[in-house]
Order: sequence, then C-alpha cells, then structure tokens
Amino acid sequence: MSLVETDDIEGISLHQRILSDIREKILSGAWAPGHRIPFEHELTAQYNCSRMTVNKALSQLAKAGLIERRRRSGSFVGQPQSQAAVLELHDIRIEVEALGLPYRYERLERVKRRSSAEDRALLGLSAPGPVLALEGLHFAGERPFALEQRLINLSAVAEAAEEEFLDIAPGPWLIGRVPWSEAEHRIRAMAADETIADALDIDPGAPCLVVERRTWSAEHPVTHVRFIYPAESHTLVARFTPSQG
Amino acid sequence: MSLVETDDIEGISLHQRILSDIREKILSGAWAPGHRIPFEHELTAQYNCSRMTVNKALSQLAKAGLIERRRRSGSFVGQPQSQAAVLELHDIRIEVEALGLPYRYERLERVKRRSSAEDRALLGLSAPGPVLALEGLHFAGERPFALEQRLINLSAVAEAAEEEFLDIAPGPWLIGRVPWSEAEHRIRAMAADETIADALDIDPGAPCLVVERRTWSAEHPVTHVRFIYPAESHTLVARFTPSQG
DNA sequence: CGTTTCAATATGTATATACATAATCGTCAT
DNA sequence: ATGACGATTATGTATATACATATTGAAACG
Repeated sequence: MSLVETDDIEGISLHQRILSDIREKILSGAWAPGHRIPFEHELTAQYNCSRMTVNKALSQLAKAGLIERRRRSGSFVGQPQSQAAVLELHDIRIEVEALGLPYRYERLERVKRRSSAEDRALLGLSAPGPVLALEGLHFAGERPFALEQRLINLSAVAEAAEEEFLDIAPGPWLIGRVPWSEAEHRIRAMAADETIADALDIDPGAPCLVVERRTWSAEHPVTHVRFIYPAESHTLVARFTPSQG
Repeated sequence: MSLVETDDIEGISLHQRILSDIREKILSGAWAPGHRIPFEHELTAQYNCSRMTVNKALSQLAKAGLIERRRRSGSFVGQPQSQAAVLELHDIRIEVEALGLPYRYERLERVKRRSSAEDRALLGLSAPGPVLALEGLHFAGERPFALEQRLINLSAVAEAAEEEFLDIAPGPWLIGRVPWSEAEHRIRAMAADETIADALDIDPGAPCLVVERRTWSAEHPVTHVRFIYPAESHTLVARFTPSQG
C-alpha cells in the first residue's frame, strides 16, 4: 500500500469529505448546538487517517463558525448560525444596462471643504481635514434611477481633488484607484423630502430605498456614499447557501 | 534549536503572518490583479519555514478568492473583488431585545388552503398542494415592530398544519425543525397601504422596508415570508471585509 | 475544607517527507 | 510547421512526528 491513501474515488479529498460529513450532521440538526463532536483522535480512527487531516477539516469548520474548539475539552457545535447572506452590490451602470436602458451619470454638485462635524461622523474621522462632497444623479433612459450623495476623504485619496466627476460616477473611479479593505452598509427605507423628490422627479413623501456605504482602506476612512432609489426602481437581491462548500 | 520555530512573539502564528503579509500587498495595491506572487519554495526561503506552512497560508487566500492558484504556473492575484457583503439577518426577537424592549408575537390570521397561483409563484412551486398562510405582528414593547406575512409549504413541513402559532412566531419554530439549504432575499422600500398601515399603526403611504425571504430545503420550497418594517424601526447592517482575517 | 500543584489531555502549530496531478516546455519525429 | 511525448515544475493532499499551550481533574498539602 502506498504511503498516501487514494480513496479519492469521487474526486474529493478526504479532509473535504470529513468536513462535509460533519457539516451535514450539524445542518440537518442531528448534532444540536452545544453537542460535543468526536475528538480528533476518534475521527482519526473512524476515517483511518492522520490527525493532521482531521485537524484540517475541523479547523475550517471552526473558521466558518460552525463549530467551536476548546483545548482539553473538545469541539462543540456552535450556537444557531446567524442568518448571514451574501449581498451582491452591483455597479449602478450594470444594473441599469441589465434593464436594457441607456445609462448616464450627471453631476449636480461638487464642493471641496474642510470636514464639518457631520462629515467626520459620516466618514468616521476623528481629526478635521479636507473632504470632497459630491452629489449626482444616475439615469436609466430619461428617468432618474438613483441619487448619490458622497463624501470623499481627501487625506486618503488626494487625486480626487483634481477630478471633476462631471459625467463619470465617483464609484467606478474610486474602485480603480483605491483598494478597499473594509466596508459597512446600512439599508433602510425613507420618505423623500422636498430636495430628494425634486431630484428624483417623484412626489414628496414617496418611499425610497436608502443604501449607505462606508469604506475603509487599511484603517483609513475613504468614502461615505448614500444611494437613494425611488421604491419602484430597485430591489436588492441576496442569495444564500449555508457555509462554504 | 528546537524542531519548532518559536518566533511567536506577537502571538500570531507564522502562517497567519504570511497570510496577512500577502493580503496587505494585495489590498494595498502593491501587487495588482494578475501579478504572480512568489512560489511556495520562494516564500519557504523568505520566511525560513517549511512548505506546509506557506501552503496553509496560500490555500486560505485561495479559498477566500484573493488569489488564484495554477499548477505548474504559480499563484496569481485575483481579479477585482466583486462587491459582496455579508448581510446579517437576525431573529426579530433578538433585535427587539437588543433595543432593551420586551418582545411579543401575536397572530393575526391563520388559513389552511390549497395553494393559489399566487401562492405557488411566491413559494416557487410548480404543482398545487396544501399551504398554510399566516399573518402576525412582532411587537417591541407596545409598538408594532414588524408585520409578518408567511406561506408554509405543507407538503414539505406537514407538522406545521397542527401548529396554531398563536404566540410563537413561525420563524423560530421552523428553524428548529426544518434545516434549510438555501435562501433568497429581496429587499425593497414600499408605501404602506391601508391594511399595513392599520396593522403597524402608521399613516397610510408611510415608507416601509420590506424584506422577503424564500427558503429551500434540499430543493424543496419550504416557506416564503415577507417582513414589513416601518421605516423608523429598522436598518439592515452589513459589514464586509474582503477575505476573512 | 479550601488551595496549590501537577499530570493528563485535546487542540494548535510546525517540520520533513512522500506521492499525486495538472500544466508547461522543449525535443524529436513526422 | 506541427504534433506527440516525456521531463520538469508547482501545486494538492496526506503521513508521521514533535513540541507548545490551555484547561481540566485529581492528588497533595496546609
């Protein structure tokens, strides 16, 4: 017999099989939260493999949050999975073009200023500094599709100060330039006030979907953006399959 | 010198350090998409460690999608990250209790019927069959917090037919019983109609956040639920870090 | 009875090694 | 040129081993 077991009949590696066996037990409810799963040495015997192989599977399950491991005590099924879903946030241009409509961006306002207290709160900045405040409209055909209100931290993205953003949206511009390491989204419903209703050509008080995003690059706040969609124009879609395969 | 290197001064393991060093290079833009990162044997030399240790770091980066690995060719920085965000959808009870308010669920309606065409469209069913239609209110203190409209496919969850759901919400009940393998969410804004406004004790036409979820268990549609939140009562939050830390 | 100490135990990380597998490159024959 | 083929190379998976570390449980001690 060769040193390396080749039970690899179905094209999946052994640690993957161990991983999915255990995941199955947990997701099916056979092993309830808090249940102690077999020790590494027991699985080693059960699968007739080395501890390293078992360890690889269990480490991955632990990283995914499905199990919790405690030295000397063993590994336990984690508490009810928080219902996390992967939310895809497409570029607005892509969304509009997916509707078969011509896309256009139009700048409404562009102000360079020292950050106000409100600016700093939105960006998550502690010290004052230069910011760029932008407002623009995304069109689908002739109809306004979304209003964008954005702050850019010029201390983090100095080049943005030179850019006019007349008909290119700041989103794509930033993506090409500043790699982001972290982002936070807030999604809510809101009634359009006079200004927003005017820009989006809807009735004041009409419901809107608001998506706010804060972005960091290596600990530095980069931008805060608020997209305001008329209720009819937008639905976010999120698909979810529990824990990676 | 001991067999195991103990450069573990800062409490992070070596493969973790290698991983975050490389991630840093990628996120900072120093290594652009398509750039070939050093071979395992080069990193082995650079960090003065074994190939297994380097491999562990690179495998994790690959699983996270930050790099792409090709046999015989090497490992390459992946293409621009798709803007996916992890959206946490908590149990409503948890959310309410996090606000420090007492939680209560109250059933408004419960109808068992043969699925209508609309029911089948919502659930994603092709053939007719029995369904349970539920409507209920989630309270935070004395105020309505969310209205829930739910369909349960009784062909998939027969036990639900016997349950009254008078003051236990169908969500937690289902989670304990039916493991779900897939879910789809739709999020949008909507104006409250007469019925909804009445139930939530808000003005007709007031903006609401609507979260709809369809759930499958092993290919079978299980349930469709629509949560309707008054705009003030709810903000979805999604945090995102490209590739886990 | 409470506390300290110590051995046992399960996991965490790393090593050196072995073989498998996929892709690429150069060589050689057609 | 072109295509077949084998050598080379980088990654993929697994093994056996070694030592670290946190935590538990029991024994020893005051």
